[in-house]
Amino acid sequence: MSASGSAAPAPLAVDAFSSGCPPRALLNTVGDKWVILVVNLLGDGGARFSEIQRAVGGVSRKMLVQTLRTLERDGLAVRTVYADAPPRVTYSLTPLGQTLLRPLQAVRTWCEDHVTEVSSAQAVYDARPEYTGSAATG
Amino acid sequence: MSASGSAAPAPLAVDAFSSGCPPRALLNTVGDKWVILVVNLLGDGGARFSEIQRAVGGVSRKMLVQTLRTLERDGLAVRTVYADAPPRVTYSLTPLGQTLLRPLQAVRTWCEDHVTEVSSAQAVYDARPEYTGSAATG
DNA sequence: CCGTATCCGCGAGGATACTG
DNA sequence: CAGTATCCTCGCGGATACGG
Repeated sequence: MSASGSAAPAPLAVDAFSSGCPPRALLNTVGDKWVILVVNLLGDGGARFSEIQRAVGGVSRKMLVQTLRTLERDGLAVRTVYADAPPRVTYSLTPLGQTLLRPLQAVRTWCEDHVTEVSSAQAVYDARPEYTGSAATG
Repeated sequence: MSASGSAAPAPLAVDAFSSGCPPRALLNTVGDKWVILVVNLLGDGGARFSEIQRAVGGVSRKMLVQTLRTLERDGLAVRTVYADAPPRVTYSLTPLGQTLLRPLQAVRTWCEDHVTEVSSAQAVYDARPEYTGSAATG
């Protein structure tokens, strides 16, 4: 409730998140796991909600709705509702969303292309002795 | 776990391209907000821990350590410790990390390039009436 | 200066039930 | 089929203190 008047020190939360040049919020949205997958999927053309859910696999309805809402709100995807029974809703990329498709495809491709190398590196790292006995000379 | 061929029910492994094929964990790592920022930063050359922390801005020591550990473990960055006082540690991209630089730069560039359009779209969406009164006549 | 360990709040996100 | 609302858990991530 409104504890008015108390000299709450207001711990100077000076919006430290926007300190850097690049848009953090957008970066966070664009880098989101489901966003990358869904945008890549929609790159092949429009798809129904259930189709997307099935294609992505492992995504809950809640998360998919949230992801698609974000994409729609950001002007990256359009939502089309058909007044038909049973209800049919399709999603597709906007021109703006298609400009994002290329970068995200590159990221997805990189992951598929280098997952083996990364796994190997992880195995090597995991096999390391945990005692920090080696210091770089020099 | 190597029960091959057994009549395990295995409710049809969702054959979609996203469920099992693409590396979700790697996608999640690569898409991480701090990872994108740090990799982009290291693309300009090696940097000290404190330099990275200052350059990124708003990242806690804990998160930065965690991010750099992940990059090191995945073979994307190398950590160099100088046995000097005061301690000096530098991080730089590996050749593998440099191959990731291009895609992540593209993502970062896209964000900077389209943040205005996205903000506009958000404003438009935010101004919408919340009652869904428009159904597509399809 | 670099890194670890501990505590803890908060919100992401799954499961479920219900509406249109 | 598509979407919402509710509950509840779990771990992300900040704050702090300490070690090397």
